Amino acid sequence: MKALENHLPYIEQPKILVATDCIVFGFDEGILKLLVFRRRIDPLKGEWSLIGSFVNEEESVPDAARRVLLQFTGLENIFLEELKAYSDVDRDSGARCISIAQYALIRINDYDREQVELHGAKWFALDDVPQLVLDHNTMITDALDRLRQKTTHKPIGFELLPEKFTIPQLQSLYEAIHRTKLDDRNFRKKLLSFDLLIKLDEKDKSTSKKGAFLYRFNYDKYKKLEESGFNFVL
Amino acid sequence: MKALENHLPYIEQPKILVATDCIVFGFDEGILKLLVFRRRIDPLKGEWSLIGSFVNEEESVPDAARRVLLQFTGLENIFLEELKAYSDVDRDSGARCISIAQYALIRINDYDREQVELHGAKWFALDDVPQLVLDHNTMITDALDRLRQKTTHKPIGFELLPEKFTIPQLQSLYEAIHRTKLDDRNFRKKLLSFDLLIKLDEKDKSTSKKGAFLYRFNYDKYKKLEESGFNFVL
DNA sequence: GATATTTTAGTACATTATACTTTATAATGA
DNA sequence: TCATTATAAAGTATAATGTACTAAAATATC
Repeated sequence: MKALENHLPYIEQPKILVATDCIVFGFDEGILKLLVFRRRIDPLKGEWSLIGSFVNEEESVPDAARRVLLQFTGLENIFLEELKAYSDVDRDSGARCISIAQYALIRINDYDREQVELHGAKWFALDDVPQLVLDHNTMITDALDRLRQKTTHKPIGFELLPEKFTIPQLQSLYEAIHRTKLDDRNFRKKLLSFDLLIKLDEKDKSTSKKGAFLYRFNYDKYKKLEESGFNFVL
Repeated sequence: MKALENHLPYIEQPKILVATDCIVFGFDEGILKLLVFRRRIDPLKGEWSLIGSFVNEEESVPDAARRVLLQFTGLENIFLEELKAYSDVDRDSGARCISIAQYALIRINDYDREQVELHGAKWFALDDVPQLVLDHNTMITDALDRLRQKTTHKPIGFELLPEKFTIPQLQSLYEAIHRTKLDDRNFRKKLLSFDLLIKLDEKDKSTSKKGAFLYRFNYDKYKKLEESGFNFVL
């Protein structure tokens, strides 16, 4: 650590490589999954890595992340939120480079499968994620912690499900994220008590004999409630 | 947004100025305060600004922030946590520059007053913070939101109080942060129910006739409880 | 048509939060 | 000296919420 104050003008300040890496979560058949790909540049070319990019002069960090997500999945308007900056001096053997990690939630059936394969990307179940380059496995651990924290306080889990979903589906998502078994009856009761789900007339019969009613999350109502101080806690 | 993937080697990637700005909270006489200073470099030289610095090649972002805090307050081992990155392309009129903001909590009587004045820094009550350069006022708003969120879920408020503090003091801190009036009796009851405060034999008589008992936060016990899944909620 | 499986409704009890009453302590001033 | 006053601290009663569990409804499959 330097003890002297820095009064140099902008022009004489050190410039650094800035990257962004995306921890992309998906939920498929009751399993939480992550999107990773084979790195295309040296060093560590060909190794598994989070998808990411260097940040260009003319774009913000979230813009860079959205660019990457569009490239790899063909999707726009994805839930995306900053995780944190990774800035250890020796974190990247290629050069001094900081990465501002972002996590994204996508509806796993909406993305463009061809586009994903074209870029050498692949979905891994959370438990099967291989060794990744640099500090990317740490990023995943941190992102998962954040996801757990965030899903209990904000209704963002819906971003991982289809627009129309059943209550058992939502429950299995929460169980996958938090690695717990929840009581069906209490989960349902609490969820419905918010009065934020719109019950549809359709049923989903893909997973059971009886079939479960489909619901839709009432974003408009939630926005209003949130503004007036309402707190979602699941 | 570019639609093409970027396969260029590190050496051809764009480098960017990286700064860190510190939102420094203090608590004094029942009032939440922020440390700001007169900026020393152009553009906007002489304007009020958060304390901060560019990040050097050979230091991490938190290291840069700790360097700045040491310069301005003479303090080490301060509570410091990343807020978020500010990366809008035009956020700084001087150059393309991203800032990774950090918020810090300090015990306002411990810092070196001379050092603060030497650097043209000054404490402002939250409500009296002047117009700051760039997006620094936004950073404060965001940091305050984070502080509110964080203090209800983690026992970090203590970082703003002396080692020995009274329950009414802690309450007034929470009231200042959350801008609410809390019920004395229920606040005390809930707080003590965690059994995380060590009651001392001393009393603080500076604010009342009767005098209130001093307490010390039991960090060791909290660490253990936290590891075994305990959740602090105030 | 009985059986198995899953969804859905409901209920009883324990825990926690909230609103409020009372007592304790000690400086102050008549 | 003794009531007055301000604040701290302990307690209590009720409402709200969470937790554990019983039971019924729906329907594909045997």
